[in-house]
Amino acid sequence: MNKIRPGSRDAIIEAAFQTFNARPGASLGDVAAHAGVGRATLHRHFSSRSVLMVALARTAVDELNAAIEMAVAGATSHTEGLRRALAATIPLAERQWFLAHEPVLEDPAVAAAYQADRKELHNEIDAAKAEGTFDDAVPTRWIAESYENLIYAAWALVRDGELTATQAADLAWRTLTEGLAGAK
Amino acid sequence: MNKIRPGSRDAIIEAAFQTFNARPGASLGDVAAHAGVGRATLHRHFSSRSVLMVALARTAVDELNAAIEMAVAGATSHTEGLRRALAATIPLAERQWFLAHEPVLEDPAVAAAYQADRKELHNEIDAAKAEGTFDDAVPTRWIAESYENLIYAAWALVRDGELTATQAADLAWRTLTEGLAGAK
DNA sequence: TGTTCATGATACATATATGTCTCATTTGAG
DNA sequence: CTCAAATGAGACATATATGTATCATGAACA
Repeated sequence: MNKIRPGSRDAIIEAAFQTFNARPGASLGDVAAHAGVGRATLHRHFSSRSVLMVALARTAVDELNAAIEMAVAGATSHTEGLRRALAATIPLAERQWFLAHEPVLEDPAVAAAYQADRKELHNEIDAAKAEGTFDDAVPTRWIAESYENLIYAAWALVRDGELTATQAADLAWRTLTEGLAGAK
Repeated sequence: MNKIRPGSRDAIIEAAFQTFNARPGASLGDVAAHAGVGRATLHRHFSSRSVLMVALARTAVDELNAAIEMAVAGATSHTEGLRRALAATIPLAERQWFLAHEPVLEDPAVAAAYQADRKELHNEIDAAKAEGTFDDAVPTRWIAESYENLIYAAWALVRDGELTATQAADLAWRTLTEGLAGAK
């Protein structure tokens, strides 16, 4: 065996996330250049553009699942689990955004994993409802959609350096559960 | 003068919004076909792809401004104005999404109009803070980002037929101001 | 009815992205 | 040091999108 640059594949995936998030229509040449790799090498790792896209999607799903699993590990309630999962997702929001808005979801395996995650979120929200965290009268789907979109909001402020990840997570959770009303 | 199809331009813009929202990398041929128009005719109205993109952006900005202006007309407070603007924006969210995520914002005029709208939103939020609607301690930028992202959430549920526009607007406003906490 | 003009279809040249291939170079293993 | 393997550079054919130009058609208008 002789692998000269075992990190090439990871470097390409990393560069692809950054490049495609900045410009979804970017060429593979742009990605390769950003990864500091020849275009031919990119094709050696990912035979076609769509193969690369699916790899990105799988990476995003796997990273999210791993991050959430680790974050939720010691949670004492479904509510606390949701809160920790929200905080853990914020740094990964850019890749989740990529996953949600790229037509990669036509890939069966990716679509299945994505739907499974959404289903799991709905289950946790229902469990949190039972714990009294959310109003039973509010549709679970709305809570889930708010949850996800507030994560994007949080990520935007963290990205722009206006808030720390912790501050953003706290604000997002407060918004979701208590809202932003004034004291008066 | 002799204009056989005065609606061509509007039809193209409409088709472009739909086509690009479904697939941002779609070709002008796709757009023309979706508009029921020849590709040559599309180029007669919009000389290049970027010209079309800027036209879409301007359309989105103008539509949003018009809708908000009309909705806010009789508002008795900044808070009520924000609430009405939120409801009025939900049906236009798809186009706002297009505007926010397409690199069209490099166009100076579009970027200026976009920034002006954001600035105006911040001003209204500050005014609503003064009315006691929002906690002064919460960054205005966070409220604005939550406001916009909850609009996307509302639009998603309306699009999927799970809520009416009114229901979605009410839920988004409640989430923003009071949160989704249960009664217990 | 005849004229005008937007239209659709089509051809065309150009540019760019893609995927394959070759080859000299470099890197790491033995 | 020697050798095998991966790499970068580049050539190459192909596909697709783009923008322009041409032309016959048909609808509106006088």
